[in-house]
Amino acid sequence: MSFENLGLAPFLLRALSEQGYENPTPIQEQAIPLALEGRDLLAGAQTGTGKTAAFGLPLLQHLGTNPQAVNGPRKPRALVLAPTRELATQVHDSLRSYSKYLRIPSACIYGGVGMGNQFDVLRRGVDLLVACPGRLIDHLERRSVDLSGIEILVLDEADRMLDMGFLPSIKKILAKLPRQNRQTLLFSATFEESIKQLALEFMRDPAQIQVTPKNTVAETITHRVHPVDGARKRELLLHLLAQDSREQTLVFGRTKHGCDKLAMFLDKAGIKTAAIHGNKSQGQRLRALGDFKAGRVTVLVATDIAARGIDINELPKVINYDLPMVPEDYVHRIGRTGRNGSTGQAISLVAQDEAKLLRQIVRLLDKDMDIRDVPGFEPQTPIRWGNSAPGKAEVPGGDRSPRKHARRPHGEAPRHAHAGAKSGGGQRDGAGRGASRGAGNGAPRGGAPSGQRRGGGGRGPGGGGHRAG
DNA sequence: AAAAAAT
Repeated sequence: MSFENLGLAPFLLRALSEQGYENPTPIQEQAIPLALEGRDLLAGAQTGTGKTAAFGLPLLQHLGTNPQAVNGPRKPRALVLAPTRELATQVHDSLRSYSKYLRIPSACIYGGVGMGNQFDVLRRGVDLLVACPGRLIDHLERRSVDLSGIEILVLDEADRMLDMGFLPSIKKILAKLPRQNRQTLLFSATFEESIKQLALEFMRDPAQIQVTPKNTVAETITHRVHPVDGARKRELLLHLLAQDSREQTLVFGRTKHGCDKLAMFLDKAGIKTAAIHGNKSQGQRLRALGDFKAGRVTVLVATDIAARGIDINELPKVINYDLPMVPEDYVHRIGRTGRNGSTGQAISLVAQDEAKLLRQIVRLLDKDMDIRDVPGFEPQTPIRWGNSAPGKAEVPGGDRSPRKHARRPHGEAPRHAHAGAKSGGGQRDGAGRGASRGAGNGAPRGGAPSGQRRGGGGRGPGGGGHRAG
């Protein structure tokens, strides 16, 4: 299959081949013909599989081949919304490069920068607008932009755009768009069912495309978990980074302040580090990402601002210093590595208070995780992976007994956790209660040398029926 | 309960 077969126009094919794109990815193969027909799309595909081109190429072809419907001042005809400024910039850049042989005036609209330029560009008129919601609404209220001529709407990272934080803004923008004759394209790597239902309300008979089983991640990414005491995470991170000090690593933290502190610590320890989060100025954000992409710093410490969409060439490793608050964000974070078929490594430092999060992640991924202590950094009290604190009622007999195990031996063989309980599979409650309840909670929490406990013992988080209630 | 997105 080649791009020619998908019905793309010569002016796009030429730009693609010049940029080295030869064969469409599965999501592109499926989405492009449907989008060219004018269908609405609800499209899910793994991170790093070319979603931008999947919506961008049909969008540009539409703009390039259909004459503008209205006379008078030029109004934007296509609108792409993205959840962060960096992603909006990246998408805009990509679309510019695909449309090299077209004359499509465009603008990228987001906050944190002056409005003057944006006023000018909008007044001169654009066909294509890539934007973050906040600043776009600002322009709407100032009447410096008119969205009544939008023919195509794209929500990139659609599930994020429709979550509680963004939804009010999206609704405001939707209210300014024409309802008739509008094509709506939604793309994301993760789609929760409730989000899907919400999306259906402002789409018309969308084709639903799911290229790979939903919420899965690239097979080329390996997942490793290091149990550790929260208080020793910094040291452990430093230890891990020092092992291969030239390797580009994206480190995710939970809070802006935490990321700042961590970046300072690493920098003082001699690791070239930058931090990026929403409290930094747009200039600082730009520089941090630029320095990291260019290799001027080896470590970028980021909040979830960098979790989605950001494309960093050949990034070999992502470390979750803190686990994300929602399991879907794990998928997006580690999707910064292993892009386009390359290999990647995802490492998560997990303290006791994150055990539950890890279990949710394993369940979502339905994937093996290599859980192993780092010699010298074993948690003082082995992690209890069970689904409740000791003494909670819903785990009869499971977790409430006091930990009587000694610490794990150093350098033991890795255990493997697997989400056996994902969807009606074998290890749900009833069946799992007996044997695997004990195993699921028992083994990873650690006491036993796990070499001997492979079978049931190796299940770890998510294994063995943690579906109480 | 955190982050993002307008100022």
